[in-house]
Amino acid sequence: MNREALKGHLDLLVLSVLADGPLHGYAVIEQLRIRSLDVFDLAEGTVYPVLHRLELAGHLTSEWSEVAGRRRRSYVLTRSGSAQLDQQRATWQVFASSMNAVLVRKPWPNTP
Amino acid sequence: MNREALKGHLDLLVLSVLADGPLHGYAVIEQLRIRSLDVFDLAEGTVYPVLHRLELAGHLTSEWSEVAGRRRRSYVLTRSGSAQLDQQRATWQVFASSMNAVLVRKPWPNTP
DNA sequence: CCTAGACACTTAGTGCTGCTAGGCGTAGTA
DNA sequence: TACTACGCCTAGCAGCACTAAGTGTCTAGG
Repeated sequence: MNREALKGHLDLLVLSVLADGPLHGYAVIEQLRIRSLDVFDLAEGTVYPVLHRLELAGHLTSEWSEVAGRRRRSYVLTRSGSAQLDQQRATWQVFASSMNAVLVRKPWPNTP
Repeated sequence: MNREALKGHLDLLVLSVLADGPLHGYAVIEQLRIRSLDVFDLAEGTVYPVLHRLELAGHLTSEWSEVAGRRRRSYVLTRSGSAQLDQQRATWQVFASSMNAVLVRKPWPNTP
């Protein structure tokens, strides 16, 4: 996997897993790994700053809790975050289909 | 379109249009715009450095010519470039399908 | 008891890459 | 004459994912 491939798509991934219910950071990482079948195996230092950024932008809300002696910070999608998700989903689809359109192998022009 | 979305995928796009025949830089830009239905409307300063980098890596060969008083530099895919294209195609498919796998909306667990 | 590893969070700094912005030059057209 | 399309080039910028290092809890194994 290209080391730059995720650039510009990470927010979408994080918003997407949070759309199915609140999760704490570590669980977000886990979900991304599971759902992508180990393709997206992200470092904590990659994901946590994203969560902070999304919260700062108002797309997430966080809440501290303690489970089995370990403190957790759980994130919930806001209305704004949900809208952002919809928009980024659409953007992704445009991007992906454009990529595929370019990738289609065109035959050489038939010059008789 | 996200301004970072292309990161890590641009080489693939350029290699892909060149796989269908030699093109000069300006024509590469044009092809990308046409095939993507105006989604990829790249600046010259974006594409030319990519061509130079790919040539330096041995994936392309270039040749100068003059057409209607204007000098052109046409690029041809090398065998190495063709292999690179195949590999990057595969990488893209893994990436795209992983993205889509994460984007699938999972229903909330049914807790009665 | 002590160590290793999973769990859980944080953040300063780095590196890569696409993009901006500016430059050069020709040909056609209004 | 000036503007646009064609055609090329590159130094520097910006923004993002990632590295690396830190803190701390809990459990399992030797």
